[in-house]
Amino acid sequence: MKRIIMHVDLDSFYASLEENRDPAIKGKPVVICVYSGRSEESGAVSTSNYKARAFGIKAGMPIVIAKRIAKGKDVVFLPVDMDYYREISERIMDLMEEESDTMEQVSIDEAYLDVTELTDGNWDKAIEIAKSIKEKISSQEELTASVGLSTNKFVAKIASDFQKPNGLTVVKEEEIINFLKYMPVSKLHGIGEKTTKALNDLGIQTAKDLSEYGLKELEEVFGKNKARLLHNKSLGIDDSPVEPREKKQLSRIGTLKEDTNDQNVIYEKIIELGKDMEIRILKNNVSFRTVSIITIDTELKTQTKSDTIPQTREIQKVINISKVLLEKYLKENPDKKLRRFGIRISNLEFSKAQKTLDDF
DNA sequence: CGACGTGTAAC
DNA sequence: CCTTTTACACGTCG
Repeated sequence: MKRIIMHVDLDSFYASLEENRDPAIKGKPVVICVYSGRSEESGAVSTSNYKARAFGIKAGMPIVIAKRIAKGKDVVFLPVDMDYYREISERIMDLMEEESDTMEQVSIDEAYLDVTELTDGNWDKAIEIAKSIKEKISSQEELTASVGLSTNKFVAKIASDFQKPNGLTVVKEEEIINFLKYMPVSKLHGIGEKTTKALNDLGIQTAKDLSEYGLKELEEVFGKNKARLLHNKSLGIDDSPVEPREKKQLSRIGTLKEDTNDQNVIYEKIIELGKDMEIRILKNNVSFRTVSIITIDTELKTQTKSDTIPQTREIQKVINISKVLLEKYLKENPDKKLRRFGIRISNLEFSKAQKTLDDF
């Protein structure tokens, strides 16, 4: 049977939650910020609501720039409160999971649902489920969502983006080619800045252009694998299943108060990040084999170093190995200073039951 | 093949 | 002026 896949995207999630939490800011432009702590206003915009976007204030923008635009206007700036957002997100994900065969959560505000079995492959039933989910999100959480329905994840994702906010876009099998036709390649999920530039240089602007470009010629530029992928995207072909994701890595990264190559200062950061990581290790009940450090220097160049050890769940291993890797980095890069620093664990193993020392 | 490091992408 | 977290593909090396 042809699949029916839904993509649900919560509209300007963080900003909407803050508007609900504080009615005094409802209807105003709202900007949610990640402050880095370097100076009063350093950091970047995480999300903004549609009123703020109308001024050109969008995700990723430095807070200073956003404030410059907002000067003299009644714009609300708030810091992110991830714990709160996560709590609400969980409730919404739970209710969506109940309305699907399987669900794949992509991020805090986004998920794919396979509703093929539930609907018996009937599109009208699928539309009813989409409406029901939107209604529940609205009545229970006072939020809106944009939903896309199609025969695969890729097209469902683009469909949910097509009408925003509070949209519902249905793209049936026979409508896919037409739906994608004049879509700029940059709108195709998985095609980012670099690939868009490379495609534009070949004279390819739209999905149609891409589909008409020879696979052989694409292969010469992108290699066999990526060329195939690009070609499939241009035709809206995607066989990837909707399946729950298992975490493959956990990382923590932070901005240093000032650029530095002082070992001891960065040690402090390792300890700080390690505390956070420890909580997450315990909460996720996870053990790991690989520890990495992530360094971002003054020029914003990212480097990683890692070490693999016998399986463990001890935070002290993370700390000690991070220190060794940092020393290695500093030795190899004697004239560089760090702006940001992070730690990561990977090669994860999740255990059902809580393991205590008694188990050994 | 597994480990390691980089680049691309999305949120 | 420049945040955070995760995934995955690919090249290289031993």
